[in-house]
Amino acid sequence: MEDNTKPSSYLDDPPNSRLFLVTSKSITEDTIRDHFSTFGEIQDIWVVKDKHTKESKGVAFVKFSKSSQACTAMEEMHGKCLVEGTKPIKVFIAQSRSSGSHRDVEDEELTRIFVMIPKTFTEEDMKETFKDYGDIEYCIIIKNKLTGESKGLGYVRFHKPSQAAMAIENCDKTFRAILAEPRTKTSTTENEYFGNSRSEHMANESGMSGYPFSADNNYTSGDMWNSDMITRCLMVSSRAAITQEQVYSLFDLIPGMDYCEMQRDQYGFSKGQAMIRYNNLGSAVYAKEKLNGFEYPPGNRLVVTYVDDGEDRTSPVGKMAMQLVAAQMMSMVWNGPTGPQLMKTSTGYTPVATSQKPRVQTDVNLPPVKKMAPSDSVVKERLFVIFNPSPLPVDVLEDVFCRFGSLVEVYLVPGRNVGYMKKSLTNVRGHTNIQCRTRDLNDMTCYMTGRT
DNA sequence: CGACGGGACGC
DNA sequence: CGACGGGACGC
Repeated sequence: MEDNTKPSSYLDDPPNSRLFLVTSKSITEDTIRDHFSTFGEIQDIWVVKDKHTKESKGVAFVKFSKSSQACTAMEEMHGKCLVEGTKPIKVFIAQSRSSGSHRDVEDEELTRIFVMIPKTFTEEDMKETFKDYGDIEYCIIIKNKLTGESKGLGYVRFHKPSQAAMAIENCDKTFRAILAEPRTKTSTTENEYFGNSRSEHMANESGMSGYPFSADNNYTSGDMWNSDMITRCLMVSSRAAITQEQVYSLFDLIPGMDYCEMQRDQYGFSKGQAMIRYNNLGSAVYAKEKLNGFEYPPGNRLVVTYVDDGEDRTSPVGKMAMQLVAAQMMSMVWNGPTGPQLMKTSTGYTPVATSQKPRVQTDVNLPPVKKMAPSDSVVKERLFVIFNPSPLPVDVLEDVFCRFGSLVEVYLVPGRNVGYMKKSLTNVRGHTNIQCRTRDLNDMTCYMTGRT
């Protein structure tokens, strides 16, 4: 219901380009113009007067064409006397007309900008980039707290509002600089990925504190890499940068994972290795078999090895028995009479008879088919999917992705190997958390993208 | 490799 | 303490 067509709507455009002055009843529009026109193009001056008596209320609004002009005028003119003998004036950035608030806008809200930066940017790079616009108090890059990698977003705090405004107006548009929202307002723009719930989950289910390995153990010493060993614990190594969420998502495709943690050096940097533990041997064997040498992301070969978990692997006979069990299980998984679908039971995983014959066989444990959402549902989330070598048929994709609920539509970008799975509900999930490889070697790499 | 359009901080 | 007019509206 905002009437942006009204000529008055320009008063908030651009944001923070209008000043609120507390002067004296005797100060006129002309006096204000005399003092403020040096700071930039004044679009409007309005001295507030009583409707009936026409007497000035001692306040005024000054609209500049740019926020930086308004900010500079505020910084220069606040506390000055416009006329000999009158009280010093107060100057604030005016609240936007739509806000309805009359609270003073504080410098705190006007000196910090929020920018999108290349993931490779350091805080020094940011300083170097934004110092052209004024004195920088600090630069902060938002990083993934688990891996330390940049999220490509950052804050720059300047000393003066005019400097932040200059940065917003004049920096390269690719930074998409805007004023940062004050931090105390706990923003809820983005769901936190499942890293949080995972931590809780693991703390509950596997008792991380009691786990024999901790981050400061040295896994690379001793005979812990004995390749004969079969355990529930796996180590995955990656040359390319890979996040904990990615590792988690990948190994969580095999049911039964109860622990997954990136190994870090003493500075908290990822070492390109992660530890995974399953709650049963079969899952670990299966995971190693399926994911060792797996390209993730494509082109990056993962190496998966067993890690000594301190459990009994006493006699060679016992080891053979375990291998036999594992082999049997894998055989069931892959050659079971009803296909690759698995169902979790208290003792492990058994093939499940499904009435419908799946058109696509995956190496992941798919949930049962669910009804699609009505096709006119509002799309709340899209899953971006990359296919290799070529897209799967739409009906197959519907069969696969409806199982995760609220699927509205499968959309394949014409002529491209990419598509979107549109969903009417949002999952609390992160990025890049599915990669499934179908039996016919069609790869699908799925990335969560932003909400619509 | 890849489309599109983005967005948020450990008190 | 100190907060929201007047004017006229464009493919």
